[in-house]
Amino acid sequence: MSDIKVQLPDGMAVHFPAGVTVRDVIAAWDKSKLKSSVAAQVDGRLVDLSYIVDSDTSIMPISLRSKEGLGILRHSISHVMAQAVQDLFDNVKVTIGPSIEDGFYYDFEYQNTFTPDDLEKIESRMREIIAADHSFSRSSVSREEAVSLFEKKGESYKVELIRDLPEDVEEVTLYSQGGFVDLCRGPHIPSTGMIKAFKLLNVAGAYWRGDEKNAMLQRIYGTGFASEKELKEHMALIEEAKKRDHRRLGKELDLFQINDEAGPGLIIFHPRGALLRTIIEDWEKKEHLKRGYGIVMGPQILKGDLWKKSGHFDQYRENMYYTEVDDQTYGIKPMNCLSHMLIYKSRIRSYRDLPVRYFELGTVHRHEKTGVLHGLLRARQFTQDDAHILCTPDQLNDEISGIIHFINDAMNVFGFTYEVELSTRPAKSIGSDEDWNLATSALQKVLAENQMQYEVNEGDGAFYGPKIDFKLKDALGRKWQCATIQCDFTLPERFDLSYIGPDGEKHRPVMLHRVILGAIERFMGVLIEHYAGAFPLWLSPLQAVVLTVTEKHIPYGQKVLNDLISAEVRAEGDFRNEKLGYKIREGQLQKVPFMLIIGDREVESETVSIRQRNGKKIDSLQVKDFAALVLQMCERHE
RNA sequence: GCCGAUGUAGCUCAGCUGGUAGAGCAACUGAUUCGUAAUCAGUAGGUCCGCGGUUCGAAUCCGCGCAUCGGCUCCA
Repeated sequence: MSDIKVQLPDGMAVHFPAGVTVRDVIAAWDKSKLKSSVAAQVDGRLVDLSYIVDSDTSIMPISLRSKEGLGILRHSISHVMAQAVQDLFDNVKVTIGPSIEDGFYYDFEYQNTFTPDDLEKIESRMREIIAADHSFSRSSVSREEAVSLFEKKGESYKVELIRDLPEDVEEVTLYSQGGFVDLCRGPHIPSTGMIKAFKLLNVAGAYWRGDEKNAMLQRIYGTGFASEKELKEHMALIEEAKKRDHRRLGKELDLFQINDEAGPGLIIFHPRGALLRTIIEDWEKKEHLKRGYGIVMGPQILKGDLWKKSGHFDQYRENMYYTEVDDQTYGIKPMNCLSHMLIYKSRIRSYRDLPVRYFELGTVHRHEKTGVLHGLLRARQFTQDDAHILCTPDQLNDEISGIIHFINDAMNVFGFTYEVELSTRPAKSIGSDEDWNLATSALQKVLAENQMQYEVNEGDGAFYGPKIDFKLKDALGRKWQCATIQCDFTLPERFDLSYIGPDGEKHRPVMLHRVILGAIERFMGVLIEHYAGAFPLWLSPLQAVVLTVTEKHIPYGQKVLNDLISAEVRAEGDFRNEKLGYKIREGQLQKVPFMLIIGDREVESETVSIRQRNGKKIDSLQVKDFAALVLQMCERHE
């Protein structure tokens, strides 16, 4: 038998007889690695440990704790779950069961519904399968064989999957464990016994192949980890996320309500929530003015014909609200661009005038489907920090670059990191291929120039142009879409926008739509969850609360409060007849940055004793010094 | 919009197979005058999401609707 040369991760090249398994190679290299390996990368391709190597190659073991390894583990758990489900229930058809970011799911077709009780039963059956330590074995069969196998089993979804494979695919791979066979590319962990920690989480509906025209399947979500400890940590994270839920904190901190009597998806801001919003909006206005934007304001309703002209009527009709005024149909704006177009058109523009940047805190209404509404994160009325930039094609790069820097600055100020995605032309869209290509490459070019890492989402653009999306990451690592930059070559054309070039001729400007925070409501929701309601001082709608020790300190407390308020510190007083500890507890639960305690000592020395939200004490200060400190910290966005 | 679950006091929740509603916290009143995360006592508070139906009798069973939650699809 001939020898082959295997390149190992540490740079060593070792000879093995051809036909050796990946497992044997890893074992020979480092026994301890084998225990923690779920699969391996052979020439850059993920394969099982049982994979047979018969020519020169490089092998890298995939650890259970790596991202890929965890994905393979979870995918294998989903197979075990599918087996358990089929063992326990009749007339269940399997479909697909991939690993996802935090776990895995498997979609089933099943007449009845899975209950929480069922999940427990499935879990215990899974534990039996794991205890039996069945090995995952891979086999390769022809398409026809696979089709007839799954037809015999009545697994029509699997048959459909195989039939839809590209024509040149002649063989498919199957994985089986303990008598359960699934169509699967693999790889998988060596055997079910390797599963040490998993949990089924919930049941949800999901369309077959993600298309709402298809059958509704039942999806069971679960998660799995290398150890119980990591699973517990993950469950604790889920608990923490629940505590931070902005809907819950919104109520607890008295920020806003969403009321059935008013209507779903409509947010009613209470004084503290409205104050938080005002702080954000004031910051926005200042920042935009600093960057050469003009603040504009458009009407809430515009005539139907204008929405036809813009293309919204064709593309966005089912998301819009309408109203009748003097026998004319008006559209309630779902976007802010129309007025901005009219502002541009209000006079002749020279190339010397460009770029123009119109900024509007534009309140829009969109008829979102009932099932998608979600607190502040998905509402039917929301306010965008929206801007439209009209410029010459030459200026496009600089403008996009400027926006990227703006977004970066904003994310820093609010304490977020972010990821970038580029979305290309969707199926339902307007405009010529040429324009789309031009716009898409412009976005790509600027991203490259700014050395930004990004992912591409094919077909995920807006109907009028490609876009760059910024997904910000909160304290729990969850991602939220907020900022977006969208190219639009269409609207300038539909509105016949022009500018006079150096040549004295009319030219068409190009347009950028962009938002920085996105929707203020959504951004607030993300902020609330990110900070768990404990906003940094500069954002906190309530910065200080004055607490009196006893009744006799109220007059001085009142004076302190008045002084703070006139010094523009956002303060309230708690002069109730309660013990100090009780008031402090409440201030703490309300996450107020500073508590100012007023007792005999403070009245005597004309100071306030300061308790910080983080429990640390700082020295007593005179009111004016405390106020100066607060204003200083706000200035620095602390 | 689709699948599933849920809807009881301001909030969090209990209420077994149908017999007419309860706790803790909050609120209010009184007492207490207190120094860095909960003082004590008392009082009040409910179209049991809405509308129909079954029943001698419905928070409980059935139907329809509304809303919320978890997802899917869609999206800032």
